[in-house]
Amino acid sequence: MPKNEVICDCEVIHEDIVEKVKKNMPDESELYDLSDFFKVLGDSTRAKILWALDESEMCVCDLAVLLNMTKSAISHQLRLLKQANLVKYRREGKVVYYSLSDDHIKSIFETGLEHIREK
Amino acid sequence: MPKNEVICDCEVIHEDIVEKVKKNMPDESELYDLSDFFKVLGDSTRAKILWALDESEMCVCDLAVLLNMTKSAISHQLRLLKQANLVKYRREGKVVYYSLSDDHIKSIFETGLEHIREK
DNA sequence: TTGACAGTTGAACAACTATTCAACTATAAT
DNA sequence: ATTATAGTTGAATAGTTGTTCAACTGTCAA
Repeated sequence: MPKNEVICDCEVIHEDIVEKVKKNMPDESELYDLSDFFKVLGDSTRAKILWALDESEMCVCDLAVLLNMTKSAISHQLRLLKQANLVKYRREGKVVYYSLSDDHIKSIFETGLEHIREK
Repeated sequence: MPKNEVICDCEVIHEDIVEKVKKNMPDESELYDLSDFFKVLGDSTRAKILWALDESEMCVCDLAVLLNMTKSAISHQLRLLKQANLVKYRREGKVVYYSLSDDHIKSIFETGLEHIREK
């Protein structure tokens, strides 16, 4: 097994620990997906939308009025939330109603709030 | 109570829902902090660092070798994690050891993984 | 005190992202 | 058909962010 080229200017200090940690780490791709998921939650507009939809199904205009933003801005963010499978929608005439498609979100929010309230 | 200037080009569709949701929403500032917290988790380098530190205390060189990145890049990310109160450190001679300062992280990661594994 | 290595820091750059704007589609009502 | 409103979309812009690079500090050993 040839050593990969190492780009860091380090002597390895604790090879045993590095090896042990490396073994127990999740797949590269899974960690990538995970951080992508948190990236979606990491914007206050999207966080507000998700919080609102957890309370009630809402249409784009409702959300725009609630957050005092344009329909366009809301719609762009809803598209990202849709891509991340966090919201679903149904059409009723001219109106499109959005709602949460996942019930993990609230519990993730709660745990997050615990953290930021702690300190 | 004068109506605030509304920047969206909407008729309100469901005023009752908007009002109800508005009442139950957390403070603007709290939601901002919350999304800032998720923003920190929303980068794969930081997610890897946190995951590694959950396994074991590690020094900067260890992390650099593990993730095949420069000490500088790691150090920059550790600074952000420090600012977010997610990691703490202790110095021992020339070596700085980092470890998790919060035990919510693992459970947030687990819940996040549930979500991305679901679909 | 000099050299070596661990780690930090600030500036710079490239890549990314949230919002705006204008133009568009879809549906309903007259 | 025409008009009006809900919503979507692509391009553009301004702001943000991750990594690199080079210079720096801190600690130890000779």
